Amino acid sequence: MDDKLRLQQFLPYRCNSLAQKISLSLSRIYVQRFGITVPEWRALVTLAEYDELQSKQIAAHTNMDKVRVSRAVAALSDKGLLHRRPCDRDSRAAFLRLTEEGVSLYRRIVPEALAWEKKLLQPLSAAEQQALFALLDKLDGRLDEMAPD
Amino acid sequence: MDDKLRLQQFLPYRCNSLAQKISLSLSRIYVQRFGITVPEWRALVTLAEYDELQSKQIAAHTNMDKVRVSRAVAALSDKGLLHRRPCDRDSRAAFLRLTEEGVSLYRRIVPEALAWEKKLLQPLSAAEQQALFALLDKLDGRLDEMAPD
DNA sequence: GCTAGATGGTTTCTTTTGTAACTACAATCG
DNA sequence: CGATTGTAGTTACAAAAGAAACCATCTAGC
Repeated sequence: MDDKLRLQQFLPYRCNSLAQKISLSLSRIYVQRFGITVPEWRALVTLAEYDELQSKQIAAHTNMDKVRVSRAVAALSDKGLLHRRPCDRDSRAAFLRLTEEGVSLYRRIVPEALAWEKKLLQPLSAAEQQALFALLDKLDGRLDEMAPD
Repeated sequence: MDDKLRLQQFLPYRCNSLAQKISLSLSRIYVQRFGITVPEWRALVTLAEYDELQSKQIAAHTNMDKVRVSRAVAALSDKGLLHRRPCDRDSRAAFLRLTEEGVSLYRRIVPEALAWEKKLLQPLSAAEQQALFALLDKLDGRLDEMAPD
């Protein structure tokens, strides 16, 4: 009986599709108006949150692989948005920190990003919003459980 | 107040991240075991559902642009999984339909895909599952409303 | 200390994706 | 009709992403 699959009801498709729409819509803010890519945006936000991190930690926090992080960090550095401080204990690694300009850019983008998110979530009640995040969390956790399979 | 953004609580990031995890996990089924890409999978499923369509319609149903569809269709055709029937009224277009082999592949993949989805949704109650889909729908609709902005 | 293996990070190469231009045809309007 | 405009689908080019190899350094065991 389960032999037919309706794409519109299929969670992987729905999720992917939604994520892509969101990404496209939001990216108009930081890509077009602030000239920054998605990986760069993630690194920026993470550094703003944690102050000083190594690439490795950014990767852990942002769900990006080290190559992506490496490129994003290089780009941010080229733009003068972050600063590398060599690590004494391990000369391969470096501590990364936003520059004044990086912080300033962050301060300009964040309100717009949050306003955009708010607008998107507008039609949902507070309870629905909570439920949404709870469900995303559950699925996320479930995927980690299923990971090896 | 709103001047700090926590990536983990930011819907675009959460959504993207979840979608990617789902995609990666599920793709092991149709990519590795059945040698088919995601766009091909979507076209396959859509053709199975609607029997006979033009590329344009596949694009509309799958949220893919025409280039992606074109490539997916070409690939499926090369693999002998679909058949093109020229359209009389419009010689630019063609009606696409799965071949026997296409249908057979579909029949082999679908149960696995559905089983995988079921396993993913396992920890959610029926009510939660419904709520999840309803929320995704709402957001989807909201994005379309916001589209021009 | 010295070697073997692990780790942080970058580079290189390949595949995938998106954008823009293009071809061929169809439809509309004078 | 004939010219303009729109549309289905492909191709060609450029940007992005992933995989694997790579370099430099660190750690652990001998």
